[in-house]
Amino acid sequence: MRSIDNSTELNNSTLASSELQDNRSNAPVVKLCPHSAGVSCGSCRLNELCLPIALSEGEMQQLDDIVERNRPYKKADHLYRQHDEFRSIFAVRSGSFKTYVLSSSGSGRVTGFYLPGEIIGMDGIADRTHANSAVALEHASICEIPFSQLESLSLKLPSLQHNFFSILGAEITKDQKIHTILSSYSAEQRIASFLLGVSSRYARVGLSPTRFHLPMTRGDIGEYLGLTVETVSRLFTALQKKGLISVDNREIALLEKDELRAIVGADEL
Amino acid sequence: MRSIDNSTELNNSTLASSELQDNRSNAPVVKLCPHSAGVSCGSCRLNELCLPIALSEGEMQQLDDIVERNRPYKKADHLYRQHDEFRSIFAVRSGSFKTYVLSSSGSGRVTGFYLPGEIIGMDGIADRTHANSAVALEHASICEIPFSQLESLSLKLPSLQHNFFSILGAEITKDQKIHTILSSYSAEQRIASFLLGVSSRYARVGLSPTRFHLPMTRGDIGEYLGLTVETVSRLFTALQKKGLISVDNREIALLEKDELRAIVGADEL
DNA sequence: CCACGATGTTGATATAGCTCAAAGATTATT
DNA sequence: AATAATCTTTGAGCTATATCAACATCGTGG
Repeated sequence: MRSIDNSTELNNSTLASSELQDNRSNAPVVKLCPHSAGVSCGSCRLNELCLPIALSEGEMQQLDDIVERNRPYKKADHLYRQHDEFRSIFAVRSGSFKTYVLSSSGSGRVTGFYLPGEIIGMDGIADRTHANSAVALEHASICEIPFSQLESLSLKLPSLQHNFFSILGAEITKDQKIHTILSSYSAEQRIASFLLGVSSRYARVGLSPTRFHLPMTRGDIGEYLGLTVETVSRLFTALQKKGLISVDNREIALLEKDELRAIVGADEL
Repeated sequence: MRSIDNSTELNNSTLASSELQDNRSNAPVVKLCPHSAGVSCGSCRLNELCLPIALSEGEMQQLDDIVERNRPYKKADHLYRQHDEFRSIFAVRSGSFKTYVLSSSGSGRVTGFYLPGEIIGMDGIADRTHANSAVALEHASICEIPFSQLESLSLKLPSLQHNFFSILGAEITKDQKIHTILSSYSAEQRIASFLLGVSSRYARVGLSPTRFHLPMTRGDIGEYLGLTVETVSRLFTALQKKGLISVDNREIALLEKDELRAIVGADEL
C-alpha cells in the first residue's frame, strides 16, 4: 500500500527506454540515446551531490566521457559480488542498493545502504577485490565509473581529485560514526539514529525528510544495526506508540524529530 | 613488568634529540638534523608500508620535501582534537595512538588504534574538520603530511595518488570489517578477532605476531569493541584458562592462533 | 620510597535484547 | 485469482553481557 507518495525513484524518464530480461551482475553497458534528458552529468539533477561537484563545463564533459550509464537494475540484481575483481565505482542514480557480506553459515550481514546520489564500491579500492556484495533493493539505475579512468582523469582535473578524496573521506567518517553507534547505542538509539540518518539522506536529494519509504526489510535494518528483526519491529511499534513516528509497513513518517534526536543525543551532541 | 621484550618502539634513535616539556596538540615542527638516520622517507624502515610504496627515488624525494617530522609526543599528548580544523594526515613512525569521540556525558568511545606504519587523520578529509580526537598511548613520533600539499603532489605523481587512494580504500575496508564485528560477533569473537588483528599489524612492521605489548587499556579495548572493561578482562582470563593466550598485564602471547581463528571464524571464512 | 589515582580482576545480580514459536500481512509466482 | 514465499508482528522465556561493588595491582608524581 504505497500510501505516501514520496518515491525514492529519481528516474530520468529515459531509463526505461529499453526493456530487458536478463540483468545479471555487470550488465552490459547500454549507450543510451544521447539526446534524451538527464543522460549526461551536466544535466543530471544529482550532479551537485556526486562526483562532479564544482567542475567546470569542460571538466564535467571529460568526466562524462568515462561514465558508463548501465541499463537499469531490477530488485535483487547484483552490481558486484564479494571477491569480484574491482573495476569501477558506481553512483546511484535512482533506486537503492544494499551491500553485505556473507558468512559461511549463510546469514549475511548488511554493511550499508545506498540511496540516490551516493557512491558504491569503494570497498574494493584497496586490494582490487570487492569485500562486499552489492544488490539492488528495488528498480534502480547507476552510473558506472571505471576506476582506472577515474584515476587518470583525476591527475588532470584537480577538482575531480579533490572531490574524490572528499567522497572517500566522507565514507570513512560515516563508517566511524556507525562504529560509535554499534559500540555504544541502545537498540532504541540505533533505530532513532537510523531513521534520522535516512531522513537527512532523502532531504539531500530533495525528498521529504519527514515522510519516506524504506526500501529495505526490517531484517536488513537489523543486520545493519546489529539487532534482530524482532527487536527492530518492536521498536518501530514502540516509537509509534510514543507518537514519535508513524509506521505503515515501509512507509515512515517522522512526527517528532526533536524527540528522536533527544533519544539519540541523550548521550551525545 | 615489561617482561616480553618486543617493544612497539620503532624509533630511529634520533627522535629523543631534543627534550621538551610542553607538547600540546600541534607541536611545533622541529626540523631535525638532516644527517641523522631515518629522517627521510627514503631511509625510513616503514617506507614499504606507508605512503611512499613503490615510489621512485626522485618521487620519494618530492614527498619527503613536504613531510614534517614533528618532535616526539608523549603519552596523553593530542595530535589533534575533535572539531579542530583538518590540515594534515599523520603517519605513525613509532609508538601508538588511539582516536576517540567524546559524548557530553564525558565517556569517550574509542574509534581506532594506530600502530607504526599506519595513517591517522583521514576522518577530517570530508568536511575539513576532525571528527575524532587523536591521542598518544605512549611515547610516539609521527610524520605530518599537510593535506593540501599532498593533494598538489598527488596531481604530479600518479603513484602517490594511487597509493593514497589505496590507503583511503583500506581504511574504508577496515571500518566495514569492524562494522561486521560489532554487529554480529559475540564478546569472545570480538576479543579473539581483536588480538589476531593486532598480531598481524605487528607482524606487518616486523615484530612478533605471537608475543606483543598492548599499548591500550582494557577500557580502551572495551570501548572500541562495544564491551565493558569487565567483560574484556573476564575474556582475557577465560582465553588464558583455555590455554589459547597468555596474559601478563599488557604483555600478550598468542599460544594457539588457529584456535583463536576458529573462534572468530566459526561463523566466517 | 611512599602513596594515591588509574587500571585490572573477580563476584553477584539485573536486564536488554536474543531465541523460539506462531500467526498475520504483504508481495511474488503461476 | 489462487497459492506460495517472504516479510512483519507479537508473545514468552532465556542468556550473554551490563551493572554494581569490592578489592588487588600498577605506575607515577611528590
